[in-house]
Amino acid sequence: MPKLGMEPIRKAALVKATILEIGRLRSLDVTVTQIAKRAGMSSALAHHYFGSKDEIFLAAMRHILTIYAAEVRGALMISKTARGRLEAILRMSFSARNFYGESIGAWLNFYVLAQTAPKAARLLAVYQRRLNSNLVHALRPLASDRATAIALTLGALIDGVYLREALAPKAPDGDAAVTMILNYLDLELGRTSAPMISPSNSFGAPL
Amino acid sequence: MPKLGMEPIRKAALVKATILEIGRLRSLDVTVTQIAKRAGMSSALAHHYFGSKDEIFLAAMRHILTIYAAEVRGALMISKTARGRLEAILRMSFSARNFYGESIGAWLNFYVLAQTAPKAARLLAVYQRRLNSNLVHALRPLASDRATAIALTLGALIDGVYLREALAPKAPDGDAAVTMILNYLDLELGRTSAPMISPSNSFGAPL
Amino acid sequence: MPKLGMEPIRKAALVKATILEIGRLRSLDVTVTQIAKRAGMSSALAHHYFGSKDEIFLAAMRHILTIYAAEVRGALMISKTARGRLEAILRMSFSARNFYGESIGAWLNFYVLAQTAPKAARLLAVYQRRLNSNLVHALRPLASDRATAIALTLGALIDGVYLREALAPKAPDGDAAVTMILNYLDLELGRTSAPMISPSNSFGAPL
Amino acid sequence: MPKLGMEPIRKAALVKATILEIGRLRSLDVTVTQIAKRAGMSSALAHHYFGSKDEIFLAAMRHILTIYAAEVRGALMISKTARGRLEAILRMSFSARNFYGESIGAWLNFYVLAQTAPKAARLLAVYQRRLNSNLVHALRPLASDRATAIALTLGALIDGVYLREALAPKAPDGDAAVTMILNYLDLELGRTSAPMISPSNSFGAPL
DNA sequence: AATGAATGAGGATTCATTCAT
DNA sequence: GATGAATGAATCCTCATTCAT
Repeated sequence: MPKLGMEPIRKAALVKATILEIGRLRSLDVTVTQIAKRAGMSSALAHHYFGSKDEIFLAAMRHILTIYAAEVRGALMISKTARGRLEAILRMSFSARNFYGESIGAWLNFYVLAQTAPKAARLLAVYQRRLNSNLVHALRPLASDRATAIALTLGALIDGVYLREALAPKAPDGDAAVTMILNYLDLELGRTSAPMISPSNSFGAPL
Repeated sequence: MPKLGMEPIRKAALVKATILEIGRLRSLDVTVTQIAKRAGMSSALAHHYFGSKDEIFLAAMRHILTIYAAEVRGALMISKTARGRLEAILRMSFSARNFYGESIGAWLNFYVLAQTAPKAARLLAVYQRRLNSNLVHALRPLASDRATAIALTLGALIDGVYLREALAPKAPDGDAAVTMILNYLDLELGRTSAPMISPSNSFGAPL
Repeated sequence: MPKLGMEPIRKAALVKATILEIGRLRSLDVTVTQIAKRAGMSSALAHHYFGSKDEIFLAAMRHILTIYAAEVRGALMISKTARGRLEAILRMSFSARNFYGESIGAWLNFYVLAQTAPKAARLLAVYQRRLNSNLVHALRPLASDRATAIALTLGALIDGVYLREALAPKAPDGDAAVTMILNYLDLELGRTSAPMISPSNSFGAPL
Repeated sequence: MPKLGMEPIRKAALVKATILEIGRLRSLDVTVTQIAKRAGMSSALAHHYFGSKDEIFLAAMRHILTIYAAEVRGALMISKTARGRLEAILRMSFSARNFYGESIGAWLNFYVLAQTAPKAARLLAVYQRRLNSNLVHALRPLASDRATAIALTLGALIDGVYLREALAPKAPDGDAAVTMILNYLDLELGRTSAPMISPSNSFGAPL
């Protein structure tokens, strides 16, 4: 009955299950047994493939980041104008991370993980730098001298909006998020911005 | 050593120790024993005074939020102009929460706690609403029709910048944070903003 | 403020509280703190007066047994006929132990205590022997040669009925209990017994 | 050592160990660790199989009651006469419960457990009702109108005698117990009973 | 390849008991 | 006389991890 080439299948199932469980419980307090059960195998097998719980978490985080990066890259290729590229990055930031539905809940918890696990922190840093440079590149033609500063603000804004989406009891609204951030962007670029529709039931308070 | 009136002293020590330990470990995985030891007592005594670990966490969170709210309130009283009030809120958001040094590390973890613990979520919601109304009130005279929308963006920006401060390996720089957000504010209010100095070693990537 | 002669008052309050709490919880898992609180004092004071939890339990048990014995003795003095004395013993067995209301619940638990604590066992044995001799004495004039055997059965019957009363969810019914046992007694003594009224909702199953 | 199909073996070992330990200590204050150690495994494994201490207790109680019921049922099948059936029930009540030797000590403690734990109480009630109906059925042909009343007294007598056996320091004497109860039964049924031999060292005192 | 079996280490919580005031 | 303060020792329970099959 032993099948060949099960390793990638099992690993993928575990990664997916990890994201789902963390998202569902909205906490890193997920047991290996829970993850394995959801992935349809024993916890012993999970250890067999990953060696430790930390490695499972790391793989799950890596997976989320990889997909995110891939989607941003894809969107950038299509967009031809500078502003189109910026919009693409924004849009991906609020859609790509939902590929599993619950992954929005997993994201914040990976941030927490990055606080403690150096490997996770390094992983995060790589992607953060890469995406920052994406923003700067896209901004350069539009606001050469202020590109860095605007990129910084844009990044913070994305994080902040995303954080609120992750914590709000209501269903996430990606479009509203993008509209809000584009409003800021256009302000910086000197365009007249379309009046923003403020979503109801949103907290406007600081973190 | 037993004296009278130790309860408030012990409780305060435990709250302080909780914030310090969460900040130090950058994780909610802090044991009662660790907290109690840092507070200079046995874990049994910690339970005696708080009843459960959850209550200890809650008390610590309540403490941070109370101090934060108090400082904002204080700053608002002094400021006479609308813009001064906005600036005060921003400034407090990046200074008050550091009163213990490590409290910046505890903050994000309390956010995680709020995802799971209803009591913590309620606590957070109260403060978020209160501060959002502060922002809206201050904005009303300056941009009556867009006050709500701007408050929303400001709130997200504060959260985002704070999140990055909490996660960055470098020492937090409150002034730079405030400057960045004021730049956005002045843009919205139609003023010319002073060119912002971009802090080094900052990630500009989305969450 | 220190009052004189508090010792007997405090001790009595603790004994009473112990019986009430054991009866209320229907278990020996009563904490000294619970007992002390119900007795209106600190647990430290309870220890001061009794030295240990075991001693508190013992004192409570001693108290119940003392009252029981006293009531039986009193009833025996009044009754002039042999059968009257037997009936008195029975009646006391189902009324005296209720002096506190909840004491019926404490009784079974003291039996359990007697299984473990030698002092408690000795206490119990003394009273059991004394009361057995009461039964035998009362029976001697009525059934000289079978007095011992009948006393044995009577004792077991009393215990059994009492046990069921203690465990039944319904309110204890002392009269029915006495009637049932008198029925047996009269059978042994050759009298015609009055038809017994069978209480509803009673289990007739063995222990 | 790990083999397949250990679960029933481990569970049985734990149930047996529970009865032995409760019997040995004559108290419900048995730790899971003690039980597990006597069953030859870690306390973690005990929890793995039963989930909680309560479930372990319940399983042990269920086991005793199941065996008891089975033995009574078996004995009833063999007996052809009504009186034979009654005698069988009595005899089983004083032998079946000794299958493990110490189980007699566990029995009383399960009664205490039933005072507090609803599940245990329900368990007990089921068996009590079932056995009461056994008694009534067997009595009907012999004393139709008084069957219920006699069953009640018989039940109480069984409980009482059993309780004394459980508490007495001497070795339990099942034959004497049965003889004593049969004496009552024959009295009720109008037979002449053989003179009973009174066991030495027995308390004839009420509970 | 896969898993049931098994456990050591640790964590929250409780409680009898002691002590200084 | 009285108590708040304080703790060590236990207890139940969980979980990542290992191992034999």
